Amino acid sequence: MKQPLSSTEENYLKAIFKVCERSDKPASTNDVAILLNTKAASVTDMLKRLSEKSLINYMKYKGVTLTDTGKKIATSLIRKHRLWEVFLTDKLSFGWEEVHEIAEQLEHIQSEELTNRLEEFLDHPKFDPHGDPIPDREGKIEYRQQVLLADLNKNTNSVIVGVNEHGTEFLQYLEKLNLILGSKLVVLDTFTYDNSLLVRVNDQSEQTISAKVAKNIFVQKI
Amino acid sequence: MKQPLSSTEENYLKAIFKVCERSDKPASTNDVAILLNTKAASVTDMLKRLSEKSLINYMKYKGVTLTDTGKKIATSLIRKHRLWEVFLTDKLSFGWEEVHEIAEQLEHIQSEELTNRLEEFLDHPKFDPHGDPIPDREGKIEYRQQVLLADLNKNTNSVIVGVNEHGTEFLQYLEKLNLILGSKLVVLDTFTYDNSLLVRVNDQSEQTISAKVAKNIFVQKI
DNA sequence: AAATATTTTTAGACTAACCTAAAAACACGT
DNA sequence: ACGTGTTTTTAGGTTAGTCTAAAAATATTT
Repeated sequence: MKQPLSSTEENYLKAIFKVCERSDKPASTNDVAILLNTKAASVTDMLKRLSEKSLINYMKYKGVTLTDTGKKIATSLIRKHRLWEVFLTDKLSFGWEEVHEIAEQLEHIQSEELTNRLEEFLDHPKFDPHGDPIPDREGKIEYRQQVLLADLNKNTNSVIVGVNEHGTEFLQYLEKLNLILGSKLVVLDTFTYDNSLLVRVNDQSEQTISAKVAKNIFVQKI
Repeated sequence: MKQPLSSTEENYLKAIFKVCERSDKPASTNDVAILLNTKAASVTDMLKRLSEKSLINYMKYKGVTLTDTGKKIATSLIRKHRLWEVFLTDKLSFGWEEVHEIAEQLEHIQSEELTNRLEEFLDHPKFDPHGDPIPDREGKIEYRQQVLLADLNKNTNSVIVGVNEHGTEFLQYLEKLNLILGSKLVVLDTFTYDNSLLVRVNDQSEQTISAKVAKNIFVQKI
């Protein structure tokens, strides 16, 4: 009865989890469709099947949330994804902009034992290469306290701890700007004209950062 | 035009490769069906599709062989499979009887770059944990010269270099018998009654080995 | 509260991968 | 070379996952 899920089913669970992650509100059919780059009709179809398997709570027109079982599976996928990302960067020296796509495939490998041994091999990392927390074996996620760079007050010392977007282009761009995890940042000035920021990076260079970029960088005050 | 193959298609190519590997004769529909644990009708179905994609040479009732493209893909799969097996045993300390199943999934991960970096990380291994040779980037396989233990002459010194079966039960059993890769073997006597052998292992213990087991162990004379 | 716009679901169709049962092709012993 | 038995293919059906177009439900605007 407990036959493993297809990659597709797993991706739906992950998508629903992501939509619900912070908001607590149920995910709408459209939210899921957009995230999975598919059509609403296909989503409705799948929601029926997942509901049948008691992985989601679904009521027509009312949106969808994960059941405990569904949540367990979703966090396990995220756990695997992030652990593999650490493996790819730390052991195989991939760049942080290259790992997402490969981890997207690796997360579907079925073997609890493999995941746990991988975690051990990597020395129980707490965060992935983008600064996202890695769920533990029970699926618990320790969310770090963090703010968007765009919301940081002037003259507050901070460090980059994460990003809000995982696209290759964005991450490559960040690297070129010397904005990587651990970089020290202080906002020196803000320009209301286009909401760009003047920042000092690592106590050295000063540079301006566009509003769009600032909205995709997480920092922690120090 | 060059969209990636499905796992299923890949598995068919691998199966055809395995059937043809030594014999040179084309693989029959049934051979493939048995190896993939499926029905002949399903195989015929798939053969048509793979032929359409120029991955196999197929003529009704005449059997099937791989085209150069098909061969390239098949060996790449085997390469990935065996490299992952090395990773699992050497880095994550899995037993040789546990790795096949997991590698069966990992071999479908698409990324040339990943495969090559993995190979590097593992220090360019030449053989997998069962003693099978790992194809190089071009798909070339260096077959080692080896004979079945069952065919070894009496009083010839030899070492175990491979196995002819990868099932969990068999490999666990071998380990219990202290018959692992590198074990030194001499056949002291053969019993025509049931074709079992009396062997000395590692210059120490003497034990008998059934014909069935002897047919699944590869040794090299020394 | 009615009219309009948006979202969601249904209906119906497609493809890949499988199956069973029946027909066709082949292989072989006499 | 002829009938018999095996192998292979065809025919037709199933399921998962997708789609488009149309219908139904919900949301918004006036």
